[in-house]
Amino acid sequence: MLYKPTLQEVADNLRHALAQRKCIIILGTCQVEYKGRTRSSLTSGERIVLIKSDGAVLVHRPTGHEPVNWQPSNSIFRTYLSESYFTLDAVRREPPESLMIKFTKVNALTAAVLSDVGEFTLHVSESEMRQAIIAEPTLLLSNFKPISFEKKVEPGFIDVYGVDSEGRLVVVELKRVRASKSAVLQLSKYVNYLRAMTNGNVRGILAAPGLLRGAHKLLATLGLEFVQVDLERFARIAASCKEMRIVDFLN
Amino acid sequence: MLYKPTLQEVADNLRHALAQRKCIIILGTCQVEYKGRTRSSLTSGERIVLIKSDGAVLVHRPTGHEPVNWQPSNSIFRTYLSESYFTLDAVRREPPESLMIKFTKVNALTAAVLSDVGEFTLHVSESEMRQAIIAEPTLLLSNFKPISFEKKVEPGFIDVYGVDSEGRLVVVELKRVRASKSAVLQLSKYVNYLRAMTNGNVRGILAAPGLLRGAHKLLATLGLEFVQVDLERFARIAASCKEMRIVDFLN
DNA sequence: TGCTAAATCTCGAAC
DNA sequence: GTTCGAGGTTTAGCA
Repeated sequence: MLYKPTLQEVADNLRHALAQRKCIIILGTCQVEYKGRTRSSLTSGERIVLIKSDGAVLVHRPTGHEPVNWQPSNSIFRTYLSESYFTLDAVRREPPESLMIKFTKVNALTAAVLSDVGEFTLHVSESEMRQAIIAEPTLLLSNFKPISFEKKVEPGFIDVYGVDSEGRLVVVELKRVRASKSAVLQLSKYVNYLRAMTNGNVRGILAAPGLLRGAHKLLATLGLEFVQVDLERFARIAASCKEMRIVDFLN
Repeated sequence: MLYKPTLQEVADNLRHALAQRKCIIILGTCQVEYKGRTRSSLTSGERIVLIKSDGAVLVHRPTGHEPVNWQPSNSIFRTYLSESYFTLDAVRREPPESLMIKFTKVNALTAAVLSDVGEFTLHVSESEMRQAIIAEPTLLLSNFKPISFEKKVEPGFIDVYGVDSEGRLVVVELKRVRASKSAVLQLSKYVNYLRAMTNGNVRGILAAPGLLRGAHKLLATLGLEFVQVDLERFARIAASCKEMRIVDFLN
């Protein structure tokens, strides 16, 4: 941890830290040039630069949630020290792109090896929703019989496809978050396609934890249905699926 | 800048820094829970937490370019100190979501006001490509006459639409990066749509700095054309457009 | 405010 | 390696 180091000290310490694949945090004044998939330039200002142990680089301005410039993991570094600049060049081969950060002043430089073996879990994914429906089709409709999942048809992939208690075809669009009008239109495409293919009655069901503004009306207009899903329940059932290795059954 | 502060020191300094809307960097051991659009949990590990002056929060693990958890700008903070935890809760109202970070140990805490008035420019955007074509239609074809831009038709928006030297309709799909097969298919949709509407000959042109694998063959199969664009030249012409305020003409 | 399309999207899985 | 779809996508531009 260095406070207001000289550029020479920055060069020495940063090169050493990069060689050791440490995580590095630099708070300083820099300008940035990116060339590759497109091009960008950022004139001088104070920023936070993060270099991770896998070679990812992030340049953050004082506001905004996204980095203004970055380079993905596995970048290769080159450094240059001149009278008034310390330059870090992070290069990627495929696609060919380079991120050059020129520091004129560094307020703080921190380098550390982080130990992080924590486990990250996202509680309900769309595939977990499908798993839950496979395990318990009545989550959607009583007497629902699924036929296939992720079925490819001309307009795209139908999330779930089956028949109801009266033998009518059912097309289901799953959303793990509140569904927008675009989800309704997507469902509508599949339903129209299957109606044309089969010349028969086809039910379209949008299954989601809720609807966004306008989606309800659009569903009604298009003669489609909404089934509200309980994410907690889906999560519990999906979890028990994993225990029972129903995933294996899918392969 | 504090090195290995106690949780009490973290609480005092962080609360003060938050009140002053400083940028804050915390290197420490924490666990994270997110609840909102979905839910996630991250068990204990060493991470870098960034809190920006606009209330954005980022939790970064030692690898990977993306934050494992985050909260966008304008989050509201609450802090709690207990015997063994310092907890930061970043809450957003719409959509309702909360990010709870529980620190058990802090290795370093840095807080600073960053001065960043630098200007960021991305050198060629898709709208700049359109502007360049308005100014210089021959960039695409000799004697090309544009009719409209961003024209809404049933399958979507046509980037550029006009007639060639022989009066044939021309549909143009612009890509500022190398075009994939999906770009070809998008163009194909527009061309088919216009062919059906007009019962006439319609040319489809994909204008991009290059093609990704498979796109060339697909273009040939579908009877579409490729025009390679020189991004440098587009950038220069778009820049001169801005000077001439051709933007005003578009409104 | 709400919707649509682009993004240096990123990331993961299937092919 | 490529392609395709999801994402707590985010973000910017308009109606």
